[in-house]
Order: sequence, then structure tokens, then C-alpha cells
Amino acid sequence: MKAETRKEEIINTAAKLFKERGYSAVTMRDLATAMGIKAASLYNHITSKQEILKAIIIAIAEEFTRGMDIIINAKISNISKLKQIVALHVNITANNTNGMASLNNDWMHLEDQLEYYLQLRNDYENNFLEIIKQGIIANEMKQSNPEIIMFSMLTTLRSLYLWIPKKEDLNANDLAQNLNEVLIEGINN
Amino acid sequence: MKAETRKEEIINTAAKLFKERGYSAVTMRDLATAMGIKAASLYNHITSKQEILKAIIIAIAEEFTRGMDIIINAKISNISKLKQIVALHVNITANNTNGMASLNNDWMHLEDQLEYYLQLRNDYENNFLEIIKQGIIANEMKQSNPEIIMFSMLTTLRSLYLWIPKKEDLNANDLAQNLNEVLIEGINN
DNA sequence: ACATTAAACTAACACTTGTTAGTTTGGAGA
DNA sequence: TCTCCAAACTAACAAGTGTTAGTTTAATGT
Repeated sequence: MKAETRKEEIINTAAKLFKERGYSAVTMRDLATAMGIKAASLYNHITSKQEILKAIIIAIAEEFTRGMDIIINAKISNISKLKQIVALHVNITANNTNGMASLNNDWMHLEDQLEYYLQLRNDYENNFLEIIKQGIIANEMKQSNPEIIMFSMLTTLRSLYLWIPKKEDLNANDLAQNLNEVLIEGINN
Repeated sequence: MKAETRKEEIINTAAKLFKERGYSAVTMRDLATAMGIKAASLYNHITSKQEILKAIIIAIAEEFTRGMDIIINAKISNISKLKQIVALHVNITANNTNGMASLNNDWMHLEDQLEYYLQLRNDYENNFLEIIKQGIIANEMKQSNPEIIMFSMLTTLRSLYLWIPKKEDLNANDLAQNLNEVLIEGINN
């Protein structure tokens, strides 16, 4: 673990507050107080409130994109790909619970980067859906509605940020394993 | 369908805006503009912004509580109870997609009613979990982790508000049926 | 024709918002 | 000891916030 820069400290503190109250309800004075400084001092490190939100969300979104790119190109079964997607979510979320809250709840407050974010999200969902469809075609999975399968998996995975912090004794592998049972065995053939 | 009062119109319009941008980011002037009037005029019908949020969230939360009370007391299998919970969510969400967004995302901005809301939510989750545990004991379901099962089901069901509006040709029964396949067959014995 | 009333209006309030400008502080390296 | 610089500070801004007070409008029932 390398030491955080002051800017990173601010962004991480902001992510925590955004998780609790949401981007719009957190003021720069709230953030400053949480850092133990005055609001104006924040601007020695960041250029705007918006920049903080962007830093939080885009970093995670791109992490998901990179993970998905590796998974789709892997030479493994579609069921295995789904299991890797579960692991991807568990890992990213475990490392950044607070940021995941912003990604889920405050993406619409992105300004300049909104379009880019939506493009990443769209591509991600399309790749996800395609894996499920291929799995059904290859007879690896039951003939359920692929969109509902994806919806169910994705909403569960996206909500992990709410749940992981409650489990202090979290073992990422155990959780991924448990989720696989619940999410995937149901559709497995 | 009885005609809406002016107050109900305001609350429904607010719910729509809250869904798009969240409670904190919607101003009374935004709401007034959406109604085609001036902000001050809203106060002929409502007493505060907070009252609107409360009206939206508490009404739905109590609806869930009433539904759950009926389900837990029914003389049916635990699997059947889970299927009824799925139907409960589909029905409430289909009738109030906008309100469900506030329930999910803006409950923390409740002031006087926050404690009451949390109590309702807690009771609901405890009842839900108990059904799953009983189902496992009665050997109706696989021996998976009950908390993960509940978490997975509940987050999917809570996120329905995001998904139902996209399916214009929605048939509530079909959707409930599909969800049952994906959510319940996986844990069924 | 008149009184009533729901529902709009204008004007203003006290306070909070994100942000800028310019200044001070205190520790590290020369 | 002096210089430098990151990082804090005070003071202030223009705009936006929820809300209030008091007034006008237009339709309804008598």
C-alpha cells in the first residue's frame, strides 16, 4: 500500500460521504469538515466538486471494462465466464465499497463524462448479455429469458457494496463461491 | 381510477423527478416548473419538501409491510411464500415505479420518519429471512447461505423499478413467473 | 349579482451553495 | 539562516435554496 496523496485522501473521504448521503446532499463544507480543514482549502488539491465525482466513478467503470475485456476473450466456457464476472464484481467492490455507491447512485450527476460513462456501461451490459445468450445456445444453461438472468445477476452484483461492509469477516473467495451457487446454479444445466 | 387531487399530482410529479435526479438535486422550483406553476404555489397544497418525500416513501413501505403480514400468516409452503413475495414486489413496483426509486435511493433523507422507516424495513427483512431459514429446515430448499439468498433476491426485487419501465409490454404475471424461475429454481430442491 | 374558495401569483426573507482571490503558516532542503 | 512550497487560512462573491406573506384570478354555488 503506497501512501495516499492529499488529493486521494479527499476523494476517498468524499466517496464515503457520497455513499452515506449522495453527491448532491454533500456540500464542500461537509467534505472539508470531514477532512478537518476549511472548504476553500480543498481547492488547493482539486478543481471542482464535479472532478471528485468523475474521479470516483470513471476509475471504477474503466476497471470493470478492463475486466470484462479479459473475460470475453478467454477461452473458457460461458458458465466459467459468468463465474469470472461474479469474481470481478466481488473483487472490485471489496476494494472500493464507497466508490461503488457513487457509481450506482450518482452517475447521473456526471456532467462532461456522462456520455462516456453511459457508453462504458452499455458496452459492459451488452457483453454480459452476449455471454448468457451464447451459454444458452451452447446448452450450458437453462432456456430462461437472458435479459432477466442478466438483470438479476447484475443488480445483485451491483448491490454488493451494501452488503460487503456488513460482513467484517469477509473472505472474497467464499463470497464469490456462495454467489455462484445462488446466482448460477439456478440457471445451470 | 379516481381523479388525482392537486396534491397527489404534485407528489407524483415529484416522484418522477426524484427518480431521475434524486431528492436532494430536485429543487422546489424544478418541481414547480414541471407542474407549470411557480414554486410558492406548491405551498398551497403541501407544507414542505420533506412532506413530499415522506408521502412517497412511507406509503410504499407500509404497503410492503401489509403484504408481508399476509404472506407470513398464510398456510402454504415456504417456497410458495417466496413466490408470493416476488409477486408482491412485481405488483407494487409496477404500480409505482417512480416511488420505488425514492424508497431505494432517498430513504436516508427522511427526517422525522427515518426511524419508523428503518423499523419497517428491518421487520420486513427479518420476516423474509425467516421464511428462507424455515424453507431450508423443512428441506424445501438447498442448504445455501440464507443471508446470501435473501440478499440476492431482495436486491433484484428492489431494482425492478429500473427495469419494469423498459418493458412496455409488461405482463406482471409473466414477469413474476420469469423471476421465479431465475430466483427460486436455483435454490429449489 | 354576490360571496366563497381553490389555486395561482409577486416579492421577499434568511440561509446555503460552489468557488475565487489573496494571504499566512510551518516544515524541508540549500 | 534563508528560500521555497505545499497546504492551510480569512473573506467574500453571485447564484440558488426552501419557505413565508400577502395579493390576484377565475370558476362555482346561491
